[in-house]
Amino acid sequence: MKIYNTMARKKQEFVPVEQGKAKIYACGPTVYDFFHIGNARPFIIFDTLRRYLEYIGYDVTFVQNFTDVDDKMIARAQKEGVTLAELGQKFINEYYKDAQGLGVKEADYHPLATKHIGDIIKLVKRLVDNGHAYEVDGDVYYDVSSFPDYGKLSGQSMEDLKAGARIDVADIKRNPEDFALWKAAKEGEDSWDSPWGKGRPGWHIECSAMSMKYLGETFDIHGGGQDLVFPHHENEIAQSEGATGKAFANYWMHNGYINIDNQKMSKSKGNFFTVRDIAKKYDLSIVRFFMLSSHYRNPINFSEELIEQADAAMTRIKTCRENLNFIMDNGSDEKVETDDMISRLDSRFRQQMDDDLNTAGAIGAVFEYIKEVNLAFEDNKGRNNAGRALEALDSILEVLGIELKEEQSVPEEVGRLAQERQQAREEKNYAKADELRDRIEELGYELKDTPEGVKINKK
RNA sequence: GGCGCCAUAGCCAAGUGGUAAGGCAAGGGUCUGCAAAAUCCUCACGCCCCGGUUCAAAUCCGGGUGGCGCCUCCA
Repeated sequence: MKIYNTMARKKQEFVPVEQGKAKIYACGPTVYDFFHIGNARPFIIFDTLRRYLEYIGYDVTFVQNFTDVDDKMIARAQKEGVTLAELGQKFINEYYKDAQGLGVKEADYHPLATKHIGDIIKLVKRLVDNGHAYEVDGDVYYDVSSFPDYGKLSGQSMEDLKAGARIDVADIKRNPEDFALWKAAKEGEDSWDSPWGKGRPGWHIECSAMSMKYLGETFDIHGGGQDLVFPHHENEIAQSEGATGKAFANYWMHNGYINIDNQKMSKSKGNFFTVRDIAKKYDLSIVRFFMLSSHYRNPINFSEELIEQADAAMTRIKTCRENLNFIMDNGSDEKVETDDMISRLDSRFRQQMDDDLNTAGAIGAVFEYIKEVNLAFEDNKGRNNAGRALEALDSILEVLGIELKEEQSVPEEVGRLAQERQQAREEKNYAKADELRDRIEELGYELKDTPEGVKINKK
């Protein structure tokens, strides 16, 4: 498999540290609020990466953290009048609800920063001891000038960063670019004991500490949104490699943004949709399908119209499955040769996914397969082969994490009216049948007379 | 100012040297009491513009134009 490595700025063949194993760390959410669909993208992408690596035979260890202590958490907890722990627990639970809807499986580890204070302190101490960090009045800063490779991920030299001049220069740090590893406690904030007094970890250090704890000092893939390249991931590299002297992550993967009207969606801009809100109107599996419909590194514009398009596209997959299911029970015995179709699906799918997780191309391969299936099983033939064809489709959908929800049950009254209509049709009393259909539509349901029988859908 | 990304049909979107995947929409056929659904077929002589390299370019190089991002919390 080839992966676009931000560090190398090109696609590279994936060679794991340990043969047959893939160790992945993805930056997770700060649990101070419901997450928005911009946040959802990396969750879906790295979940898909994990599923695919498993599909092609890797033993995957996947870690995604929860940031449960930082300025935003503290501010929100104070505003809500709850403890930091209560706020964190609440939104961790909400994360799992939304993630489940999006088909995002639980990681092998979901470490919390506040449960790893000891590991964090140990790492900070290591950096202080070897000269990469220094303490000032209970704060500990990373001395960026001590790490010559600083800037290698984002492709910026120290001079460039200085020229940026958007950093507060007038403070106690040695270099304006130095960042906090440990922050001295302020009055009323949650804090932990440390060699530098009471305080709390900086944002970047938790990811270094927790990724290395669960995956080792050098692991395979580190992922996150493009906006984390600088400074978050740059700082993680400085911290981790500064401490260990070894390479940190071998492959850096960064997903593109979700845009609204071509503008980046973000909480600070206020132009965001939470996953929770979208779930009120659409099945979240549509959101996943929509995201996987374009390459993970490209920006996606989000709109309801595009979600509707994705929904319509999914219907095609759903119908194909329903048709195959029908044929399994009711089809004719005429044989349909499926081996070639299935192996074409698998090889096309792998070809696309092996090319830097090209899920858009992979979905194209699924639709090509569906067309072949529709033609091969024409006129409901192939009862004994439909099961295999369906199984092959489902195994690919499983790797993509696309779940096709069964139709929900309809109210009793609607079902009764539909039955009455069916009887009227059999008696060729079409006027009555149409009248009953109208009444059903007034109740918000629509009827389809398919060869497989009458289908009732919510409008 | 520094670093970087993007531009493919009405909409979405693959494709990084060999003659434009796929989906939605649209048009036509089949099926159906009708309708809807389903299904099949059709649908870019051209990939923002101008130069260049090459037997061959959407794909490589140079120059434009337009859009976006990072350099500050952010997925």
